[in-house]
Amino acid sequence: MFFLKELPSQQMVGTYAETYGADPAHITSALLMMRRASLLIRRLDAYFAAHGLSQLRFLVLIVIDREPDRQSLTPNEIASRIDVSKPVMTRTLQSLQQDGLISLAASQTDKRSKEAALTAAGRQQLQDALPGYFRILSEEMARPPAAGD
Amino acid sequence: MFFLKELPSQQMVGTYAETYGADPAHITSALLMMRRASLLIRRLDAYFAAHGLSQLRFLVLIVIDREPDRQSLTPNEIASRIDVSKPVMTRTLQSLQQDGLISLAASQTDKRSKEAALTAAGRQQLQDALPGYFRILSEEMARPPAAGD
DNA sequence: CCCATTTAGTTACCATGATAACATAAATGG
DNA sequence: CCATTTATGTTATCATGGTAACTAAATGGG
Repeated sequence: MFFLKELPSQQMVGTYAETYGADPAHITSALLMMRRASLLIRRLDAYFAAHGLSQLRFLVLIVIDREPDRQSLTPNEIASRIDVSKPVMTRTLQSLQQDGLISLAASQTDKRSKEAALTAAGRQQLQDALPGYFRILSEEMARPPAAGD
Repeated sequence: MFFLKELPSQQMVGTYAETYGADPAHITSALLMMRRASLLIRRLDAYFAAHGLSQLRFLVLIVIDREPDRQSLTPNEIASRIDVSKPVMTRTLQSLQQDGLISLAASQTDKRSKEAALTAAGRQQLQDALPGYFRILSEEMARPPAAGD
């Protein structure tokens, strides 16, 4: 997350950039992008929390759901589609299972592995969360690049 | 942070968006922005870690340093310039003090409050970190919007 | 002036990201 | 074919974000 409420002034960026041979316009747009993305992610986090989810829990559900021709994925396959560490994936899948949103079954073919599938409740939760998710993304990008907020 | 390695296909976004009455172009650009910002923030975090800092520790140093006409700020003033909760500010200032990058003195005028000022080491650390910080921002924005990376 | 409210900072606890080190199973190759 | 290497998932621990509830000091209306 990027937190600075007021971005450095053009003047300050210009001074620094000149000193260090960087492009002030690039720096300003990078800072703007980070601030805008941070605010959007924060808004999404609040939205997901209100739905008993989180960014990562939501993405796990999506990734299982959108897999063509298969009803389940292994933790490793899910982790390879989402850029997250293995222990975080373990923990997240366990919590999704506890909440009844996915099932975790031992793999038939590889005794080390598991198969994660959406439950009816998980599929429902995903359907419930999707409209608001897309609405928030769409709304945020429709707004002007944002000054102070 | 936003983690999906492969963004939803244009087709999938289009289907969802149509269903929910959102603008597919906005959704795609929001997802791209979040992914790009997340990668940039991750790169910055690694850079700061290598300098014994973090995003937040760095921002605290900057905010104190760039304050005109004053050598110190109260924790509350710093928190008001950086969008972070009070307990996190408390913890961060204590760790910066332990590492000798700032000094924390009791306020003369308000016995509840403190005054945080940069030490020579803190000012030096900031100067050391700034060039690479601006270089990373500049480089990242010079690259094309990124496909898979 | 004094009690109620507000404000500053802290403590305790939780959420969610990371790495390192491990057990177990699968794969490989001499 | 068995020994070594590789792969999967887990545990333990840390980092760094949050909220709720607390203490102590400042403020302010009756």
